[in-house]
Amino acid sequence: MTRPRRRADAERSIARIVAAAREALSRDPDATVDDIARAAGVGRMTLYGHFRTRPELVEAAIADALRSGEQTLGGLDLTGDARDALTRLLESSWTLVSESAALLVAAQKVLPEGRVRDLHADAAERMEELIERGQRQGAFRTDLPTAWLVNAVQYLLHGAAEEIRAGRLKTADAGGVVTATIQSMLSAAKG
Amino acid sequence: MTRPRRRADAERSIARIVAAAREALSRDPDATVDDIARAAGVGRMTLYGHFRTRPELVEAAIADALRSGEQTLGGLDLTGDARDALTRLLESSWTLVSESAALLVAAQKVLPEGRVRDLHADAAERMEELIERGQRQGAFRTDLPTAWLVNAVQYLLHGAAEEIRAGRLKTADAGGVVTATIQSMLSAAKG
DNA sequence: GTTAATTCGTACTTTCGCGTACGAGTTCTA
DNA sequence: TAGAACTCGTACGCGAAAGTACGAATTAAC
Repeated sequence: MTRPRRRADAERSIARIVAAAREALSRDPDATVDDIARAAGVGRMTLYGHFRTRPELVEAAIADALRSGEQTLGGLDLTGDARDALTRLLESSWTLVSESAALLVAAQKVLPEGRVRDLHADAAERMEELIERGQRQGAFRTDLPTAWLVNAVQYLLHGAAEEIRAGRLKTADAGGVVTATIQSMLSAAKG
Repeated sequence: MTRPRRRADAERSIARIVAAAREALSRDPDATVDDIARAAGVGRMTLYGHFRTRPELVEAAIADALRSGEQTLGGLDLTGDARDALTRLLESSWTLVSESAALLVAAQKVLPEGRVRDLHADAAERMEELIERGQRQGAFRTDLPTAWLVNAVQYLLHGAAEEIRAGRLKTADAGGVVTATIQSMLSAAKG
């Protein structure tokens, strides 16, 4: 922040490193610092010049992923019928989750307990608000804690990502399957 | 199998080691061979006398956990109304899952891809049969692949275990919450 | 064009946990 | 009670990956 200001080539290096980290960690959560440096087309020493430790690098990577995710999700129109809004939100969310599932695992491993959750705060809040609005509309159930519902949605999204990774679910089908599953999990009882 | 037969003290050691492994790995999936030996009250060398590598030990631990789980679940009466049967099955399953969640993570890490899934085959099949019976009864939805539903149940069970571990869900509440969530996820549409 | 930031290779230290070697004592088993 | 099976400590070798040290060559910034 109050730094003497970075040179342009340094900015470029950092950007390449962060991008490479996202990419590499999304394929293998145990990717080595060396792997990442190589993928970024940069010497390991250069990398260490910008990120002192591996955790620091991992955090930068996931923070960047979440930031760009926010960009996508923040632009969505979530007004109107809550069920429809949920479908729209899931449709966009699930791709992001799927792409960065392994990166998330990497972060869980090296960042202190709760840190990842904090970084997810915006996304969680968005989902929570939508659910609460749906509850007021009578569309969503009210018999379970909202916090649990929000997290249950997360678990199913990650589950779907895992199914795809393992080849048990086709990417093309996933969106519909996930949406249908979550909608009925959240819907108010009708009987 | 065709071994010259083991001595009684060896049997005892093995039993203690496996028990300690289950216990230690259920607390920390990265538990060291040394940790486990110590917890078993046995020298590290003794452990290596029975399990050549760490993965071999982890596999023994999870196999044992699943075997004892089978004992519990195999004794359940799952006849009658599928919804009620599902509740009974979940009530028993979720505790088991919760207890061995970390052990499962350990196994995922070191065993070859798919191995864990194979070991789970019995449990998965039991759930699958129940779901299919419920579908024939008209109680459960038929618009999604059965395999996905089975796995989705798993993901939610593991999610609930994680919520408890993190202190966001009280153990006493979990059974009811999980059951309610899964029931509505599986129920046939009524509208 | 001078200065300071940046790159980046090589080589080193450290840490950690796995697995092995050796060998002496102990305890089952027949 | 003989001999084989088992226990278990100490010490070692090994590989992987993290992070450090040093210093020379580049390159942006003004």
